[in-house]
Amino acid sequence: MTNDEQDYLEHYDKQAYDAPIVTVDPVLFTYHEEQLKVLLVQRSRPPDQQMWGLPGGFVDLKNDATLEDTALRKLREKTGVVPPYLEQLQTFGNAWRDKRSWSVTVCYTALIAHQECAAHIATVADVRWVTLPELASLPLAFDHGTIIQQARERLRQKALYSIVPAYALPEKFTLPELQQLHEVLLEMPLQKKSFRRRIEQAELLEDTGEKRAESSGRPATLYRMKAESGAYTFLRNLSGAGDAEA
Amino acid sequence: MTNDEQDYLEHYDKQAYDAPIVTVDPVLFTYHEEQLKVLLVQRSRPPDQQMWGLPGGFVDLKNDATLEDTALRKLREKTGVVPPYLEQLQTFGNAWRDKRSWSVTVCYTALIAHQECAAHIATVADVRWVTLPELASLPLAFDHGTIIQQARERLRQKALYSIVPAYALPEKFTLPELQQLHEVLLEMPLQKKSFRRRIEQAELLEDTGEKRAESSGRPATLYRMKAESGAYTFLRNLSGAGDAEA
DNA sequence: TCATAATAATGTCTAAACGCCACTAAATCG
DNA sequence: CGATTTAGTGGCGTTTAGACATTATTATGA
Repeated sequence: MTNDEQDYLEHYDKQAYDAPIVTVDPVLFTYHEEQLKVLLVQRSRPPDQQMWGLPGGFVDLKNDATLEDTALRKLREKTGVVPPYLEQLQTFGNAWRDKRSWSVTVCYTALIAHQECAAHIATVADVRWVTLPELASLPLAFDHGTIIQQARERLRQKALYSIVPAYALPEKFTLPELQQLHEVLLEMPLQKKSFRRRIEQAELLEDTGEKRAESSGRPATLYRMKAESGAYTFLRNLSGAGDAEA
Repeated sequence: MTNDEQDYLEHYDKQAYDAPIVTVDPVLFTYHEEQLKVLLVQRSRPPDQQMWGLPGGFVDLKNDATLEDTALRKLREKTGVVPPYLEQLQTFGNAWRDKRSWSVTVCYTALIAHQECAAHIATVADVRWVTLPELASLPLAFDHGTIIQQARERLRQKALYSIVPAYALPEKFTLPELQQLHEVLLEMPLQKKSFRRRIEQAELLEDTGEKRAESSGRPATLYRMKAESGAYTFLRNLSGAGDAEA
């Protein structure tokens, strides 16, 4: 097809334009038992039947208004709830990643507290939390291994300069808990004082006034995210992103 | 449609799955006459005929192996050359951004030296460099105004901690030139010493041994990017689906 | 020819940020 | 009640970044 023909089809004849298939694949992380875990689904149908993949799927043109809607819908289907953090990761698209066709997948990183969806996940056999070392020994569908690695790396970067990983914890959490999570993400120990200084300067957490008692030792202060930095701030921003004519 | 039906179609009946249209839109920046400029194309066909838009287009399933191929092909069509820097920006997709259909566009940020494509662009009437203030008074197609703003903001962030903007300069450039570009991007003056310290520590530039004489004053040393940080390092990464730069 | 202007590049002082370790605080356990 | 355990703070030395003065190298022109 020449460029001129292509141009023509682009604008006048959508049916004749052979489009790639489009999916949305969220990478949902949580933190549980001192480990980072990712949500995988065992595929019930080809391609890559029986293999494990991300809890994604096709955009539903009727019911999804945005790509984020697709991501949240798919996550709700698999976990029963909607995560407090969702951010676009990267889009992967090429001729070979899906046997069926040229394929594009818009990927998201999502975070949730383990307890939030533990009950729902326990009821289904084909959805499970997988630790990252386990990934190597699981058969992974498509290029989902690469996608998970990218998401993992991006989350690691965020652990360096933000407190985004806190969305993988329950609503109320302690600073030692958060620091431990960051240490798992960064794969190195952090200085308690430096970590707390950084959190304090960010001014994104508020003291709940409550304390959490461990089995022994001084109880730790419970914090929560401040409202401005809280859940779905990002969606309010994104909903304005579609305004066409200025 | 129920989820099971949708699942079925996802895997067995691609024809029946009503897919969004998929485009790739590169935002190509350059630096010329002390201003940041973006490449726009006047649309010759509906929708948004006559309005100005990004130099993007549909994925060509036959000839493009990857999304980057589509981006580079479109840029080559409009500028005659291929830019030394290309990085995925973000994907925009929703039901209303294109009148024709639910639409997904995978956007890229690209940088090039002005001189590289000045000759080619001078030969065509429907392609031009636009300064950012001019954007407000131009009729922009789709949500391309929003996309350009996002790209501009991302480039601003990169000016803070990287020397990626240098790809908007000629192969050989001086540090005062690069600093001036960063000052335009950040919209604030920078300390000469601090700027140079940062560049030096990054160890991404090499001295060409040459000097550039201005009309008067001490001539400045000409630098170029080192090979490792040079053109198309990112493409080698991307073929394995990688992230550019740390 | 030689001071002057202009631009590039470096030296250096200061303040803020960060790593590090020791110390204090508040709880449980025996 | 003293030992242990975990949370949180004090304080010091090093590193990093900003601010600005100083030196370096060229063209210009009386």
